[in-house]
Amino acid sequence: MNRKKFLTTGEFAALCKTTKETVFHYDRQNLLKPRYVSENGYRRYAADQFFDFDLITTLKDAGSSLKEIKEHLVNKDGTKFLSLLEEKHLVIKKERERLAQRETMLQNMIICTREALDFEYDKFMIQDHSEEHLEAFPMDASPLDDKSEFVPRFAEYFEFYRAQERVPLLPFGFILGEEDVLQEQLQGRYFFSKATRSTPRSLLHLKPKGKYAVIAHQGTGQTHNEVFERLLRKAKAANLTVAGDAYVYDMMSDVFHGLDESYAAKYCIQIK
Amino acid sequence: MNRKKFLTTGEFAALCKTTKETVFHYDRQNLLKPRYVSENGYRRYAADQFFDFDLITTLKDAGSSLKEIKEHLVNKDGTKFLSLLEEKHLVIKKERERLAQRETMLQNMIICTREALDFEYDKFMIQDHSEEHLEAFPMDASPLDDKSEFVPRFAEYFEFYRAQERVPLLPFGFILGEEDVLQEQLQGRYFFSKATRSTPRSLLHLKPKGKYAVIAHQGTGQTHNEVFERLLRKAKAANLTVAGDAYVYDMMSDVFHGLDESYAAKYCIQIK
DNA sequence: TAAACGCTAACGTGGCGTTAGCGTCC
DNA sequence: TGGACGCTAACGCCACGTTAGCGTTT
Repeated sequence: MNRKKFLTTGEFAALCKTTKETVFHYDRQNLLKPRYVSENGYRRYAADQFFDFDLITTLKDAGSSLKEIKEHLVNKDGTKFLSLLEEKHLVIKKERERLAQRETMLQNMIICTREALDFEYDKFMIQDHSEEHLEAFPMDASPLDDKSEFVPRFAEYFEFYRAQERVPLLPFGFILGEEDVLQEQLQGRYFFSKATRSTPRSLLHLKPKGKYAVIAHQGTGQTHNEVFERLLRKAKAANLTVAGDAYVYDMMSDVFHGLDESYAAKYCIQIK
Repeated sequence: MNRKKFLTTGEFAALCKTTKETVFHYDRQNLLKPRYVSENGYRRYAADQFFDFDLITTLKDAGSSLKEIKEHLVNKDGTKFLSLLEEKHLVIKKERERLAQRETMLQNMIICTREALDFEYDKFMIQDHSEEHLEAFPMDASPLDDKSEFVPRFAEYFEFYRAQERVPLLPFGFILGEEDVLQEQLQGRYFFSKATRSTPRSLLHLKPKGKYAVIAHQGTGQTHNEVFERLLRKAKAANLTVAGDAYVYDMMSDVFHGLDESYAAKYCIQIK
């Protein structure tokens, strides 16, 4: 004799695994009215209204607003419903793709942050680097420490990515031309970021496998210049000659630099 | 002579590809203050504040609240930043998985809605069905037209899925036992939904390939009973005998049934 | 009688968007 | 001088959550 034909607000909310307040809200918005209201003002829901609630939940999950849902509930039109579904399906697909991008981005940020945290700064090193696939975006040669020159170029670079609904992946930095390095010019030729499967051929740049003179530093434009020169002197002193481009990796400067103009970077010069 | 050292609010917003209001908002919330404020009250942003804005955007994209971001900006702690990233990475991963589920769900809903819209109702048919992988959840035998009995069972079924952070995929319906069908009992033995790769063996049910007597109907519990009996009579009249279970497919009843108690279903009885 | 439940009204949340009304710059 | 831009203050949006204060049921 399970003759509990009608449910109170609390019971109905429990059945629908939601809160009373949500049920109230849907009532106030005329989305889902109780079947009856008793004399004392108590709402009386029928068990089968569970299906209505479930439909609302499904559409809400699909990204519909309550207003949109209400419009559907008023004139239940199968064809309109179908196009609503198709629309939401597209939206969700795009959103999922965006999330996948962000997931990759965060993963790379985590790796780079770990490196930036653990790195031994201001220490001259010779390292063997393996080949690295980079996406290189040409910049008009401009000194890296003049921010008023540099920022607009950077924004342009960013815009290039945003226009394609992409984001530069870490690691990120600059490529210096061999000639500039030989003249001790700390001037960027290219922005670089990590290459992906969808990197166009024209932007693909292979950082060659081989020996690199390496130093990382955290400081102002001034001290960075000094460190770069020190790196060149040290290499020369060790009888090593510049044998290719140089790669300046950003070491999560945004994260670490404070109110001063300090930032962090790693300098890698190809040598032999 | 590109000596535009400082930007107005509008210029800075344009640089950051956002709106002035957002820039104002961040100022009010003490997230990102202009470097200077002129005597006339105009905000003056420096170009390099673009990087601060970008960091805010990145963290916001990762799912941080402005409050959380502010806390980071105040005491720039690399280690805390790293754990923030790791936390957000997990959140995004889960969210993406949820979205992937919803995408599949919507896809199936679209297919089923199309079928429900196009189907020729109340027409007796013999069809060849191919094998179908279903996920079958046992229900205590209960007549499909008694809603006060049926809804709690249905809620329990739903709960089973929710507990695993899953959702039954369409098509959805009921399986009737062969014995019940022979006695013209319209009683469910199992809920079924589309099986997936993660369906546990114990729930997997293979709907056999073969001939089925089929009819679809939209109406009340009363007319559904009549249609089911008609289907059996028609089959008998055509010298066909029941040769297995019957499958009752829900035809997007939630979408189409109005204020009356009408719903839609397709009946498929295995025959030879 | 007390605890558990029901009701309403009103305000809070977050991340801005919008409007109104004013002053400022080119 | 006009129009584009700057500023502030206040309210709107959405999907509820929260709090307060009261009545009802068990």
